[in-house]
Amino acid sequence: MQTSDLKKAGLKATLPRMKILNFLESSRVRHMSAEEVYKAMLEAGEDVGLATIYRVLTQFETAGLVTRHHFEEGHSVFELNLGEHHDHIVCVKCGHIEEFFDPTIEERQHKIAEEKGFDMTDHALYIYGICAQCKKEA
Amino acid sequence: MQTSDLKKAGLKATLPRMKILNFLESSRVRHMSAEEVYKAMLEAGEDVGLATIYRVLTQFETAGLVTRHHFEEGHSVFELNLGEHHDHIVCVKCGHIEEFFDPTIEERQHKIAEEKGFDMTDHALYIYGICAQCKKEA
DNA sequence: AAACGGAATGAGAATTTTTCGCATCTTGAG
DNA sequence: CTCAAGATGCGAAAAATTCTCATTCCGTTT
Ligand SMILES: [Mn+2]
Ligand SMILES: [Mn+2]
Ligand SMILES: [Zn+2]
Ligand SMILES: [Zn+2]
Repeated sequence: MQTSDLKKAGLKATLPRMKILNFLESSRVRHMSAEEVYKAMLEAGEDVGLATIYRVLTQFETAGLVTRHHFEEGHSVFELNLGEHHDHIVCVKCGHIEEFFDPTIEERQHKIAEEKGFDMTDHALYIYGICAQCKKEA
Repeated sequence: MQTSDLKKAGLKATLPRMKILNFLESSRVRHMSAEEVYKAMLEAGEDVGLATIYRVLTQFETAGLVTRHHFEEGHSVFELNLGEHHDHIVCVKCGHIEEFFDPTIEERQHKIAEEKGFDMTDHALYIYGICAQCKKEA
């Protein structure tokens, strides 16, 4: 969390933006809605307006600092971009999320976009199911 | 569009449900939001309340008659289930959607769910990009 | 270090999407 | 045909997100 990270992303290094970036970097929870970020920051004593959370997360997304996900819950979920792209498998019972990367799938996706004449800009793969834990408890 | 289709799905064959199912079956547009279904039906002289559209589409989804998609627009998009499962490639410029099915990807998904200890219930793959048409117009 | 201009923030209002509550109307069983 | 359970419509309410605009902050220039 350096002001330079924001500068590099073409964003002014403002206090709210620093706080949000810091929070995301230090949070053990990797996938959070804007509302969740807002509340968690409040509890941590970092008071940033909800509208600003929304604005900044969207700016971070545009700058490539975070990824926005559209799971089945009907609201956006954000994740700080560390390292490389990955996809998600989500438990529909408890919300537990695991990440994975499959080169074969990635390659097929590029091939399909090409075949269809698209310039691929992005892609998202979500697998839904019941996690091992929830299966046991059933 | 038979009352039997609804009965089979465990739903009473009510007039609004019949109208909505008919509309979906006869619509040239395959992927529509609740609002779009509502407006299109109004124009077609079939007046069904918006709340009912939402309720019925959700019931149809539960019954397996339609699929609900979560594209990047922030609202649900519905599609009548004809034949078999498929995934989508969406143009981020014009909204054009093409469908595809890739056995290799499907198989890898099952494998991944298995490896992670999940009982897979569903999955969604969205590829985003610029379609051939929009590339030309750029 | 003070000043300035443009950009960012906060708070609440406003939008957008979806759900709820309840009085009224239908459907399907008997 | 009658009746109860269930469905619909409408407007109110929720939930998620964006917008407005007065105030504040950041970065650059004196
Ligand atoms: Mn992730
Ligand atoms: Mn489709
Ligand atoms: Zn679980
Ligand atoms: Zn296009």
